Amino acid sequence: MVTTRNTRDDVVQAAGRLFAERGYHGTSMRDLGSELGLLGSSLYAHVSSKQDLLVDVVEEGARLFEASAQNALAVEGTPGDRFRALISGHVDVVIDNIDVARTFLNEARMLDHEHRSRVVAARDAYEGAFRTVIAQGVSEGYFREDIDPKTSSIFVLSVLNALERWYRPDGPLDRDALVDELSMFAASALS
Amino acid sequence: MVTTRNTRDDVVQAAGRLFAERGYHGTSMRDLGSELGLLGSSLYAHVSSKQDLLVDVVEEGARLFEASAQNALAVEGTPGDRFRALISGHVDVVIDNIDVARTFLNEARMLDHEHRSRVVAARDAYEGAFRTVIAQGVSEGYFREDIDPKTSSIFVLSVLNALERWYRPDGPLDRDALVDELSMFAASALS
DNA sequence: CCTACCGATCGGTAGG
DNA sequence: CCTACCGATCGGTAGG
Repeated sequence: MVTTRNTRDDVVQAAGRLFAERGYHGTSMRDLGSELGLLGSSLYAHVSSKQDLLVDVVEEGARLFEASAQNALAVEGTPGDRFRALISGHVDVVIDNIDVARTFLNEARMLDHEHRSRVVAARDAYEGAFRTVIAQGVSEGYFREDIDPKTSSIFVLSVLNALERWYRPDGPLDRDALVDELSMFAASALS
Repeated sequence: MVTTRNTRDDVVQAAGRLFAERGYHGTSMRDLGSELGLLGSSLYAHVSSKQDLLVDVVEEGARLFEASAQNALAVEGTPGDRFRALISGHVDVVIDNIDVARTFLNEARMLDHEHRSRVVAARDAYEGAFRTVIAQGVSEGYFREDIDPKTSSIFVLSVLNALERWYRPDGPLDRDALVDELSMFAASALS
């Protein structure tokens, strides 16, 4: 077995793992180094600061969620179809990139003001996709008339974001079952 | 205006505030001291370690949620009444003790193994109250027959726990509106 | 990626 | 609650 040199991507990925598990401030550069089999100081051959790593992980999360939303918004068919696509895409992002998703959701507030603002904007845009689809669903009669898209999008996203907290790859619900259960729950809540 | 000496409770309360805002590892004893107008080292007249403060805040959170659940379970009437009492109690705990709730929900994992186990047990018991009431609702016909109390309790708690992330005292929804919206959403999801 | 560091900050203590 | 510290650890750098 050959031990290969680490790439910048390896470092970012390991950072995501530790940031997700212990938090940004709970992870030292030495922790991260030993996770990769090297010294903390050696990491600076790949990145110029610890904050840089957080930025990289969080912005990857932002990109993944944004891509999922764009994809769902482009789905032709009923608002119900797009709503399910939003949920399905969200589940995929979380279970396929659990560390990135957890860091995005829990550690973005540790970013400096500038970067945090951009993440907040990305988050607002993502929530906007849900609001849009829910509003379409209301006006086309798929959802109840008294549904407020703004409040409802927060509630639906609450259920989806919490996945990060309890999802286990070896749990009783696989991807499809998860999407089914979540779609049923959320759609019922709005119908 | 007289400046009074701080009590242990003042220290624990300020710790909750900073732990909620910056995280446990993002808060230093010197940060906490200056929040109270004293030196970091002076805090050791009130507490014996930083971990102790986290234990105090998190266990207060556990007590508050447990008391709320006990209260809701004792409500006579329909399962729907008890379900609403669970939601109403949860909202009260969160908005009246936002820092404690946030620390309980986000920083408990920073506890040492022993204390964390106790918190996990408290959390399981709290979720159990939701499971029980939902199961009652299913068997008495208040909720759909195909509802799984285990999965549903996680979903409902996801929505409630997320309150910590977006609730603002000066937001458009006051306590009663919040309870109404959340009860409607959750009850619809299960009906 | 390592060696050999740096100044700053950390949680915490002794003694008053 | 302060003064005066302690050893450990932090993020990061220079030079190879």
